[in-house]
Amino acid sequence: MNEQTRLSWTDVRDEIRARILSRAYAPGDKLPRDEDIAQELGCARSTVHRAMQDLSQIGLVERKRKGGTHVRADPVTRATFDIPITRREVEQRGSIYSCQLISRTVEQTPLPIMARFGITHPAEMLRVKALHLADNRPYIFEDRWIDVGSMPEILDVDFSLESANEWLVHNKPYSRLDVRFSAMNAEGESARYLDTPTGSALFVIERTTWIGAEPITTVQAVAAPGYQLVAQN
Amino acid sequence: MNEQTRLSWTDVRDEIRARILSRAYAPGDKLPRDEDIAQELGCARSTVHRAMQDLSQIGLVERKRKGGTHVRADPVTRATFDIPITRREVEQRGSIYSCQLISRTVEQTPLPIMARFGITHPAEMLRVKALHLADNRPYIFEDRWIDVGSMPEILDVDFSLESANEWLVHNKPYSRLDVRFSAMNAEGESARYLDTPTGSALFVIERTTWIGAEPITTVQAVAAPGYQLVAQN
DNA sequence: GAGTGGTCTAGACCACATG
DNA sequence: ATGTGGTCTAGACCACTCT
Repeated sequence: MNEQTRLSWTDVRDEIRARILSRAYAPGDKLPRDEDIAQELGCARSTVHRAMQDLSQIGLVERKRKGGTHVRADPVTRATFDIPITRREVEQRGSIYSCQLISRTVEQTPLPIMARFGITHPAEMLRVKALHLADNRPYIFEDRWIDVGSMPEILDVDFSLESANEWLVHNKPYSRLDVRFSAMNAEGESARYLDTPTGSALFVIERTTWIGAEPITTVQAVAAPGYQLVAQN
Repeated sequence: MNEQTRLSWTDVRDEIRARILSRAYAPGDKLPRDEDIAQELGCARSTVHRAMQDLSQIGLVERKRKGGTHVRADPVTRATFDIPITRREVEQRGSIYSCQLISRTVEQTPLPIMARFGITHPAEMLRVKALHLADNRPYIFEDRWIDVGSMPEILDVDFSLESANEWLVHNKPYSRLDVRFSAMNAEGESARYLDTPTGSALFVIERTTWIGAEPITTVQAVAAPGYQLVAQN
């Protein structure tokens, strides 16, 4: 007559989710207190808590300290994307990776770049343009700004050996990140380097990183036509 | 001489992250066992576990059951995006939302749609095209397929009152989700309805949902030029 | 086989938000 | 002031995976 095994938090999560899917708990409804659910299902409160943590993460429920747990009335679609180093991305597709350094200059940051970093005074930064290739065909064109002040050693790195992308990822972890996706028409450099007609629709990833409040790097990566980003899960 | 307060898991997380940032734990390194870290910092193992859960989620470390915890050698950029109901998205920008039903037909699923759902036999589905507007200007054009078999009641819904987007979100939670982003050139319908020249670069969100293995809906949402998606955090 | 992270429990206290 | 989720502890056992 006893339960065969103890309940795991995934069991609890699945049960609660099932109730939400079946509208036993309808959108906007308040769920019972964790403790009551625990008692009903026969597990510890922390197990329910762990389950709720997951459902809350996914965006299915909303929890507040005294307000209790509610089924979200306007659920959002929440998706997580992993953006690997370009080398890995190419290699995992089974292609040969290579990279061309296009230019390497030191410039004062123009206004749009200052805006990305959220700084109010211009700074001298290293600007590196590079083209990533898969099987010798253009894959991603990147235009990157790197703060020199916080890492003077960057000036000695030979980016023809290791791309700026890789060097930074291996040598400069960040503590804050901003990522944006958009679309743009190929023109000028992007069209030329990606070897695509002017006007092609290109997928753009813009990434900016900081350590604390200190700028590290910002990059606009423009992918060749056909690029698609798929969510994990 | 005593600690003022107990360590919280965020303190532990910040401490570990600081060590990684300072390369005290370098990329690829193996970290001490949770229990050793707990002892060193003077907290319970589960507190360290909670901290590690967070770092692992972010993608800074990788944990394996007997292998221990390692600093990721090839860190990935992990970003989470919330895609709200279009109505909310528009309203949160401070604009007036409206929606036009363009067409509503029942069709056999063609191959590309079957592929999205992962089904091998065609099914009859409801196909709904609609245009979302912000301040009476085109915002998102969506082309949606809805499985009729699992929700015949959908046939009675008046989509001129409530968009298919909203009806589904409010009435049909899902258990599995696939999201992809890409870019495409405006052409034909997308150009016409979004009131943009043929060839404009448009941002495309493709979303497919299931309950278990059962298809619910798939939608291709094409955003007007200038659309940008920003990560949470 | 053995080592390490993953989970569960029971109990205590804290912190936040609401009435 | 009070209720509810959030966290911490200590200890036990489980499950994966490497050797």
